Amino acid sequence: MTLPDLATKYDPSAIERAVYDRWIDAGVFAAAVDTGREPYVIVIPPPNVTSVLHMGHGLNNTIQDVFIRYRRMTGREALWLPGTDHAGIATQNVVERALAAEGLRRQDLGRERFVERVWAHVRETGDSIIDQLKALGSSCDWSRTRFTFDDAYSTAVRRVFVQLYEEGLVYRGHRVIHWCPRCLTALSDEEAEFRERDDHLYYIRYPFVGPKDQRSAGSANREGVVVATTRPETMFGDVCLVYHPDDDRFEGLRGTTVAIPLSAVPIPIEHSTAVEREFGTGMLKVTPAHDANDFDIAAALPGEFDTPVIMTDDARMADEPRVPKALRGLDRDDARERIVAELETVGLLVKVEPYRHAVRHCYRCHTVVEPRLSDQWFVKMRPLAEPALQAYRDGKLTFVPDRWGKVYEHWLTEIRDWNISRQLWWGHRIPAWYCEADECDHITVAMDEPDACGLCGESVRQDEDVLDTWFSSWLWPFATMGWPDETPDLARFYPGHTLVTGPDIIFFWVARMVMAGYHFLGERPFDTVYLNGIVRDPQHRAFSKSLGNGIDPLEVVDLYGADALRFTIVAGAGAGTDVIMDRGDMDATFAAGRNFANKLWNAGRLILSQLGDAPPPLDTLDPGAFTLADRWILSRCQRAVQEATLALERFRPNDAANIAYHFVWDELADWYLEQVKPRLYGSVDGGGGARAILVTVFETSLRLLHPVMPFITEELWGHLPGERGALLAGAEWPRPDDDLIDEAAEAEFALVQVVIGAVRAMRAEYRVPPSADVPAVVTIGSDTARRGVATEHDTIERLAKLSRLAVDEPTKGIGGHAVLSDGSAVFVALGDAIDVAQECARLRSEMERLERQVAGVAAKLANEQFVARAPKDVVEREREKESSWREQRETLAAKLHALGC
RNA sequence: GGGCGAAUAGCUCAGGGGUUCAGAGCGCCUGCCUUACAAGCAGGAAGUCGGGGGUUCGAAUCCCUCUUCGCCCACCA
Repeated sequence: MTLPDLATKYDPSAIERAVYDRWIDAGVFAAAVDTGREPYVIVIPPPNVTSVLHMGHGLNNTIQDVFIRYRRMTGREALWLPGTDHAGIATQNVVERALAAEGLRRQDLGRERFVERVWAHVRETGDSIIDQLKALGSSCDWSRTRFTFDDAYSTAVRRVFVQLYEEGLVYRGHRVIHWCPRCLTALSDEEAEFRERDDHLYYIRYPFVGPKDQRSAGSANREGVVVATTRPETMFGDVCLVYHPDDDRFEGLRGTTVAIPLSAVPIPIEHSTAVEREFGTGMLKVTPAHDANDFDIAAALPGEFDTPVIMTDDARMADEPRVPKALRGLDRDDARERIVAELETVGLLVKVEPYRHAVRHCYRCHTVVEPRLSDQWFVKMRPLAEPALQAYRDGKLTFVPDRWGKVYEHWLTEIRDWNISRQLWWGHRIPAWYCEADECDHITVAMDEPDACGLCGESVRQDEDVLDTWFSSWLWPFATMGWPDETPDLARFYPGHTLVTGPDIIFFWVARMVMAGYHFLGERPFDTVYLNGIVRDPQHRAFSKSLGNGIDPLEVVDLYGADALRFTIVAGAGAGTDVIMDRGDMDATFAAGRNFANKLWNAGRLILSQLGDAPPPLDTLDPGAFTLADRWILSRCQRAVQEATLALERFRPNDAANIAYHFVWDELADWYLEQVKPRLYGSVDGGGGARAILVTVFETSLRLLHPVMPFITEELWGHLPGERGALLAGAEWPRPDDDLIDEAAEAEFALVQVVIGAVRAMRAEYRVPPSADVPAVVTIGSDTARRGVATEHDTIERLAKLSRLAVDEPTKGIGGHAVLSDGSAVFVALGDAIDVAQECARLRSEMERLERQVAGVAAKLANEQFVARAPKDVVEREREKESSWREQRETLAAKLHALGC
């Protein structure tokens, strides 16, 4: 039998595409609605439709694929539902940048043409992310690919908006929201990220106006009161100053009037318990239109309050009477600079302190967010949050690792209403229509455009805004299955099972999907949330375009193969732990995966070359004819099956990968294959049994590795002899069975491994040429010894027998020893290849040293005072030393004896 | 301000309510192109498990504390 026609080096690029096509042609990824199998469902976190695959996708999707392939093999009707997200703000930004390169703004095109343009872009790029997922080996059911902007999906979005509106859970609110002056849209709390920033705290004097007798109180300066602020440019929007009612420093100042510096607008001083007395001067300026807290403070004041907006939507000083003429039109940063300079000039700037604080930034463009008073649509979250919270507390929803559950719980407990309207053009247009009649403020919310105002019959115009992208994403687990229609898919595949995603979108997406699932279908969308980590560079920085530290997963696929990438990712990533990859040393980063693929490939070549036509099935052979090594490898294989299965059930794909790796490499390749070679090559009997066992064990290995390394395992599977029929991707996962464990064989073989290890160590130590067969004496425990040949291949069985043989006369030779797990020692003496006299001398001097040590410690322990007074652990340690050294002395003595010194 | 996570061999990481636990991969050293694989084989060196304290017969592992990194949440402007 010759080696099959397989390259000596595994070349992934030669097979991956063909293998993937075989899966697609066979339809193994397609989930059926009409089988009796229990479903297992994962919905993909839909990547942005315009995105290019990055390593985060690689990590996330590989793990999903491992889970879905495993379940598919265990006989579940596995559905991995793929798709993409229209990603409102992100996609709009991409297209706007492209326009900018042409010197255009979206306003130049107008809404309709702009949206057309985005659609064109989406059509152009939409498939590329899908193709890239395929290159990773993702076993999605592509026939069910969805897009969050599909017509059917849009219907679901509108339906949800309308229903929530009718339930009073969607409402229109007038309040201070986060506004991105670059994207020109409102953002939700989650989209406005805190970032540390070095700023200044400006102490500004607001001079008194009015009768002089009001101008004294506490520590307030007669010239006015001093306020500390980080945002002097907002002061023209101030409506009052407030201090804490219990703050005696300002006693009596309430009701006094001060002037806003530079504009001389008079504002009153009021009380508010919201003031933190220790901060700044204890006096706070209240700018209700440009600070959410100030809005609340003002709202709590008696009477009506003004809410002057003094900035434009792109954060310039507004053309408003309150704003000094010279400042109007200035950008907020320039305005700040000018204002501070002016204040200095007029003597109202008391001092400036450096100040580091967290400022909200747009999560898309990282511009500092401007708090801004405006009208927006909100979702009332509290009622939605309750079932989602309860599900976690009742254990119906589990997080892996569990700590993220606490994060989820905390957010839901503190949840605030969700601003869902965005001032964008790309997205689901809000299905709300306003009456155009002046005196009518009726709002019609409906699935379809109404002909006229539902109240007065006048014509209507639709809300200009679109919905937050996440307002469509949160419906993903069921809108993708046809909801609100009662489709077969929905009936069969909802609720789903596992969600695999990053912890960064627990709030954005995970929690909201749970809320939507319970609210609209009365069921959780999944039972387990597996959080993968983040891919980082060796400095532990997240991969980013600007740092240029990222690794393109497709480049890795090209260089090392998808399986090598997948193995590296899976083996290197426990749940919630980050994966470190080094752009600067790709070889080192992916070596383990690449090397292992090659090892598996070559083990496959050897095995396949020996199988011939299908060997007889294992159960037709006489187990009595199995050798120790046979029984051992069968048992170890079953051990690997059990452990890998358990690991996958516990959502520990990294453990499963490593278990299979070590079984294949350390046990199957390093020991069993070496051991059976003489049988295979005919120098020893038993080749038939060996082949039957090889095929069984190898086939099982391929199954175990398939979820992690689908391409190479599928390819090798295809070369197995006999009619194995279907693809490995659709084959059965090995069944764990305790009865297949042979503990006696494992123990005995472990002994053999130790003995052989000792022989090899000595051969290396004494430079015995690999080609030389050297007579050896093996001594186990106090038993001894028999002549054997301490070389490879046929040694195992022989040594196994030796280990049970009776004493024979010691032979001259050189040796070493090893300690077995049961504590007994093994001596191995090699034959005449070495200078015995020299070795004897070395051993004797070692013996002398040991004698001295034993005598020393024995004397110490004979000292009663030491034993009585010294700390117990010290005494114990001395005792341990003594017995250890005595043991070593025994060992050495036996060795000397064996050598005949 | 609150919370979470991490610190183990040169690098990246497993382990973790007590025996078998000081491990893996990569790197390094020595010897081998042995007819599956040099992306390999055999052998080997290397860590007082971040510091300190505590509980215990016994702690990398449990408790306290400190230090250093990272992350999340948060209405002291």
